[in-house]
Amino acid sequence: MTEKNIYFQIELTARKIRKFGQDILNQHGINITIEQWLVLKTISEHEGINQLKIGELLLKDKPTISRMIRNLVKEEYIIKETSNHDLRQFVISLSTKGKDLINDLYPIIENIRNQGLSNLSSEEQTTLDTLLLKIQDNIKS
Amino acid sequence: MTEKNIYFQIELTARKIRKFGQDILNQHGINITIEQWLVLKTISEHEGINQLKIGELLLKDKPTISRMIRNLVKEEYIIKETSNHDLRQFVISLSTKGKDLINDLYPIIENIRNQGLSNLSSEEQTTLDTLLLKIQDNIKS
DNA sequence: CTAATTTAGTTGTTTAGGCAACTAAATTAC
DNA sequence: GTAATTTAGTTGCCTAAACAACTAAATTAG
Repeated sequence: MTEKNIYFQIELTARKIRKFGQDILNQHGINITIEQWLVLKTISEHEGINQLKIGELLLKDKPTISRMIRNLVKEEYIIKETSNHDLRQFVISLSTKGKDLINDLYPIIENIRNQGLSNLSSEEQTTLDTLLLKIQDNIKS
Repeated sequence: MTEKNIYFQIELTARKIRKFGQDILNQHGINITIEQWLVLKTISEHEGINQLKIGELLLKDKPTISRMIRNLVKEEYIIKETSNHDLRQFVISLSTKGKDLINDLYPIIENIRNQGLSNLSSEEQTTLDTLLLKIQDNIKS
């Protein structure tokens, strides 16, 4: 049966979380995707980061990051400069437009996102985390 | 911080589950995606189902199902016939090729998928499910 | 019975993910 | 110091998700 098993429930929750985050952005008239938001947030927390590192932090592969960076540069949220000490790498940083976006929205979004956890005690949050890690551990290649 | 918060952990687990399922398919030399597998499974459990219903069961929207069905028809896993009593609908069913695939793989895949839950007691599984539902409830629009 | 609305499905556009093949720079091996 | 390997990033191809706009059939409202 396509019963709502655990896997399906996890997948479903993840999808609803994404939609929840996207809705927050849309409600504020911000024309970026939730994934772009996460990339911008990561850059703001690691100014001068390179693409590979962003991918590691967000678990996205090189092509995905490459294209997302390209779009974010095109929309002028970030700046991409070649590294001085390694010509293969790029130094990624926020533009003024990007910084403004982060400063305006970071507190709002994080607050609202945390509302989604408001009826979970910190013990429950720990339990959830532990159980998810157990599954991850179980299915790792 | 891009710390591994609960949301991120759920997202990450979901991604690993998908990859886990896809790997099982690949290891068996089956040239379909995990999402296609889920669609085929749903059809096998609801012979003659229409597209909208598949979408409801798998939480995919109409365009997504429409294109997936098109691909699965092209690859001859399923048959798409217009309904007798409602000309807007299509009756979707498995072809012989599709049935063979299901019969061969269903037990294998479901068993392996369940291995991923093997170190979770049924109580833990219930807890996990409950916590996920709590979050879903919290963030629903 | 006709008009308005709802329902089932398709098409177009954009973003993102997965995978392979590739370029070019940096590192290591000998 | 050159050859082989690794690393950082890009491009191509295909699948899938989200959203809007659309067609055509079915239902409902008057």
